Amino acid sequence: MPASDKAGKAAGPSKRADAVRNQQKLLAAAAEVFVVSGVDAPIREIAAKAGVGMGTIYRHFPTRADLVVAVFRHQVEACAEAGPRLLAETDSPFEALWQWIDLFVDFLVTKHGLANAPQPDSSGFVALHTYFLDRLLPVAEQLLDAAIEAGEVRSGVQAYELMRGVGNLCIGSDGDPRYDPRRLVALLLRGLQELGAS
Amino acid sequence: MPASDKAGKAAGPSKRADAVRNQQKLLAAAAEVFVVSGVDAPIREIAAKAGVGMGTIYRHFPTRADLVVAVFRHQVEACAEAGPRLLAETDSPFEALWQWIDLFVDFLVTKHGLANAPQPDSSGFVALHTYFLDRLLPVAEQLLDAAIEAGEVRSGVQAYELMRGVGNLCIGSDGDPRYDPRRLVALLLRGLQELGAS
DNA sequence: TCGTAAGCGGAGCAACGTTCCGCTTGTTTT
DNA sequence: AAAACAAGCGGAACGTTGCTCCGCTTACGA
Repeated sequence: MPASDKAGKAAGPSKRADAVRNQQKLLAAAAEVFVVSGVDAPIREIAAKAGVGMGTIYRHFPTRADLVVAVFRHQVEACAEAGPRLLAETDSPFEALWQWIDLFVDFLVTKHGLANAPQPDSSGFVALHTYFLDRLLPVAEQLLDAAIEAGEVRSGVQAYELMRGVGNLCIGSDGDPRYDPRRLVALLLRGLQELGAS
Repeated sequence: MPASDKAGKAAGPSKRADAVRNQQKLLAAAAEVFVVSGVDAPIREIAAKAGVGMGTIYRHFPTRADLVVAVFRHQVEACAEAGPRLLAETDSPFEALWQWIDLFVDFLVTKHGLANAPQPDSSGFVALHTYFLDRLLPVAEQLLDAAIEAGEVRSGVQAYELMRGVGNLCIGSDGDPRYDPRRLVALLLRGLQELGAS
């Protein structure tokens, strides 16, 4: 292909076309495999599905978390952007916080659902959580602070703690009708709520 | 009587003395190794520490969970027995439930502390939780039902769900001063509490 | 067209879980 | 006491995994 038409690519040091292509293939294959085998699927399986060698996968995504993060980046971004919007649209900051956490739970449940196929396990999981937390933490802080300021929520709990708590509650959430993380998250939020007198 | 004079052992089909000895050595070694390397320590390491072969460890404890359960059985038992006692000693069933869950959290934090050394999480973990849950569930049900009956707790949450929730909240609880599972558990319980009017 | 190096593939290594079977060693029987 | 039995033992061996490493391929600028 005679090509120097870099098209819309960013002003990077011109990556090779096949490298970009492989990265795409990898992401697509990973997303597919994750659904079937969970995020702990063997690296080989993903590489095979993408039709590339194992060296390639490790070059593009040095750790498993890197790959998973890349696959889920869109959803995380959407959730992060929903925060300020909900705060603006809703009268009660606590209500906004509640709705936003619902979104967050939706995302977590989906993600965990993918991971829990065979074993409800979770090896590279927490590292993963940690990353998403870093991205979403500022949003959570904004919402929580607003709710505290409005006197709707008792202080004493940090946004970080709340996020990790919600994240943990969503672990192992599928395949067991007796365990509905949403109910527990609701309890948590109710406990967080400041009721009239202090 | 076929060797029933063997100490206080139950009426088993007379196990061989060396087998019993090995089981003890295994338990001791496992407890020791768990502290250093977490519950995911290589089987080989435990076998080596105990001075036995790998076949032995698999014969006594077919799955990793079996081994871990054996190691922690005492603590679980103590926790289970504390339930009815607290209920009898305390006036408010909700207060008894709260105290008992504190005990449960103590246990979980300890256990997780052992497991979180290298990777904050790991594989055979949930199965483990499940076992402990099975043992402690009846106790939790007793406490929760009493609290509901006394009108101190809103119904709608099952004991199973509560236990799993608390268990999940305790994951990854050490090494991070920003995350204190007790605070979140407190929130959860507050949310569970029925406040005056229904 | 041609040279260069970025990129690729997968063989190879180490570590792990798990199985299997011949030998050891308590225990029972005579 | 000695012999016979089988419960129990050890660890070699196998399959699977994560990860590295290096010779070959090929895209791309000149």
